[in-house]
Amino acid sequence: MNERLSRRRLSTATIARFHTYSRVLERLINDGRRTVSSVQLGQLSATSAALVRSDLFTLGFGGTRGVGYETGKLLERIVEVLGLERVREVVVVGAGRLGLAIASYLTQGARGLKITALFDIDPAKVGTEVAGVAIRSAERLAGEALTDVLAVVATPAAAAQPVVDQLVTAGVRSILNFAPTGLAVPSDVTVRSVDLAGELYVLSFLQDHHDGAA
Amino acid sequence: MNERLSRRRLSTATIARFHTYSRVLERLINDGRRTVSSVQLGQLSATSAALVRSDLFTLGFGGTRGVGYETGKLLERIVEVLGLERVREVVVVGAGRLGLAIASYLTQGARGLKITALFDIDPAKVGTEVAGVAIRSAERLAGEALTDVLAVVATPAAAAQPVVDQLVTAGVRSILNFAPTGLAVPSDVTVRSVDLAGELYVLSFLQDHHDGAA
DNA sequence: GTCTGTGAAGGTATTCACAGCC
DNA sequence: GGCTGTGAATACCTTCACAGAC
Repeated sequence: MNERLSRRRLSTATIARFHTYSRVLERLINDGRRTVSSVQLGQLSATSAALVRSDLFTLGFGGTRGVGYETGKLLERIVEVLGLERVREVVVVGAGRLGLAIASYLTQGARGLKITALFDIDPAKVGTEVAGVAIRSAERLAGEALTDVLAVVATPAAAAQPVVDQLVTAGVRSILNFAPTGLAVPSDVTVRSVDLAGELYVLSFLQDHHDGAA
Repeated sequence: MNERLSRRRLSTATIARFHTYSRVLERLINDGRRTVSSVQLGQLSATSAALVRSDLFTLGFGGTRGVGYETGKLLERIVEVLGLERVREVVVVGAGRLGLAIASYLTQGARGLKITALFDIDPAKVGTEVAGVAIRSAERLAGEALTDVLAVVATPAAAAQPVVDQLVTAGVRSILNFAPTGLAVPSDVTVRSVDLAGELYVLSFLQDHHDGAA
């Protein structure tokens, strides 16, 4: 049915955009909107209309010329393709400020993502509970059975690599890293890194060189 | 002197990498390393050796064949090009968990970035102080003089656009957005968005389709 | 006239490959 | 032998442009 999709693997950039579209669509549907044009969807998603059309085309989802795309059907399709209906377990390593913020952020806002464990090495924290999630000792991390979960690493840079090694041993295949350091992992493990300070340095540089771009 | 650099504008991806290199180099220098090869620097920075060479080539910084790059000199050059020696003021809007986490994260770890203000609409929070930074009311945001500062938006999605409008009025040119929503800004304002949940959804998708890549 | 469908084109980032130097 | 220097090649992502449908 969706040959185009199966033939071509979705790029991470595309996946991220689909997710954005899904949120925009939810809002539109809430507002009672039944259709949306590529121009509108582009504006609300901070991308271009051409890219929206191209994305939906890749998805194999057709709109109606002169009208636009059906919001309800489109959302359904995106949810199906991204697997957003399924609940995914997430563990967070590092119960410092950042780790806790991420954990609470995810427990409230993110449908389909469920924090099931928090790990920390600080004995003072282990055993306490945050937002209904117990903090466990990071000592025995490698011994946990963490297949099929997503792991968030929010430790200091120096601790990140050992933690990641243990996570991999425990069966983790997907890691979101907030520690400002490169991580070595086997080729079947995916790491995405978010560098908070780095983002600001980029902005800082662009501002200095004020980048006349558009 | 550095014709190559001035001729070609650095892309944001390159800037981010340079920043990563700088951190890696600091660590290496601390460890007493005087030279580093592109292969090593690539591993420590989670990129490829070819890309490291290409980056440093773009920078106009030469190494020694058979030996590598001089860590000290290279760091100096990167710091100079990125302007890392200068202190940049940062304001954070939204003193919820995420905003506070970011603020504290930046006050401790990030050299050259200085949080000068926190804003929130919650009257209960306004007036209190966090890590030496007073929380101010977000009501009068548009009236502040925020030229030349970087702004971090860590509000709920619904509040983000109004906040951004006010920041722009206040003179902000560079915004790091954590609210999961697209933002409309004048073309001379730069917005970079970090979507925490979005990153996890991407990982989730990749894991499901376990992406045989590499 | 509005808006999608879709291939072609453009631009950019990254990798290859290998010559040249230490 | 190890490693950089560097253009060529590749892959990827995004935009253009315009024909076709409502």
